[in-house]
Amino acid sequence: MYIEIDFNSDEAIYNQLCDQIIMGIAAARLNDGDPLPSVRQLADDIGINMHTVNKAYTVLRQQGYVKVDRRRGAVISVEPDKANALAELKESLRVDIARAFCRNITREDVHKLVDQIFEEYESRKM
Amino acid sequence: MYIEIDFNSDEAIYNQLCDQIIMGIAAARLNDGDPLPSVRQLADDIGINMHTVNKAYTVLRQQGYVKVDRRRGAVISVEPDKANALAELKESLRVDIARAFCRNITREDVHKLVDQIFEEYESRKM
DNA sequence: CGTATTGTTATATCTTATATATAACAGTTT
DNA sequence: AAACTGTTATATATAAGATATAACAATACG
Repeated sequence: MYIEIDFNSDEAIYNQLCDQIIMGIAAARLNDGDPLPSVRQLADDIGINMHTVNKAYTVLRQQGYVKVDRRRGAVISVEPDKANALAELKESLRVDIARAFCRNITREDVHKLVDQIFEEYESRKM
Repeated sequence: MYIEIDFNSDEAIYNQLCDQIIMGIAAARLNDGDPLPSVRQLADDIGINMHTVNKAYTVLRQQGYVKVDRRRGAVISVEPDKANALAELKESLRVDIARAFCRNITREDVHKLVDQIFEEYESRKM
């Protein structure tokens, strides 16, 4: 688990953790069935509190990225919920693209960025 | 000024305000040189505190969407900072697309969304 | 069986962020 | 002169985030 936390960020630690794990799944560094470190171990590795990791795992479970097996601990398990995910993505893109649009970033610029990021995830070189 | 605030959202009110004003600029409902309502007036209209509006205006100024003229108050004034905006957009897209990618949303799906949103802003029908 | 580890829950505490409330100030505008 | 502008200062209340300690039931392992 390569996790990088920016302690000076305005993003909550547990949120950064969620993001990194989700990007890890997208980049196929984490695959369905893979176990996550125990909350205590990951907390120790990063140097944060156990409950902060636990909160991240809880959110990931609620959002359908992780299931908890009593025997194996937290395990990657992505629930495909494409319709809902599309709606959420659109809401997020509305704001991001508004900011970009104000700065004269073009539709083609955004398409290029999207392609770049998809290639990063598809080539699994994160 | 048509501002909609969701008081049950986990997004801070001042942040929702910033987002809505930025989307208003993108949709050309607000144009360079247009004055924003006074902090007291907008606060009254929405039913929130003056300082919450003031914080939003301060953030918008720091991010280069607004300038303050002693004579005219807060005025829309977008600083084009394309390079920086591109970098920020990419960081934001990385997380959004990771979530989408996990849910089997394709590159083409994202391109369609991007086009839809650009058309919304370009047609100025927000 | 006994020990260690798992996720989970429960308190408690501390810091920071958010929002509100009053008040005041200097500079415009009318 | 009166009304308005953004801004600043101070104070307060609530919520969010992070940490600390402790305990519990279930599982894994020797």
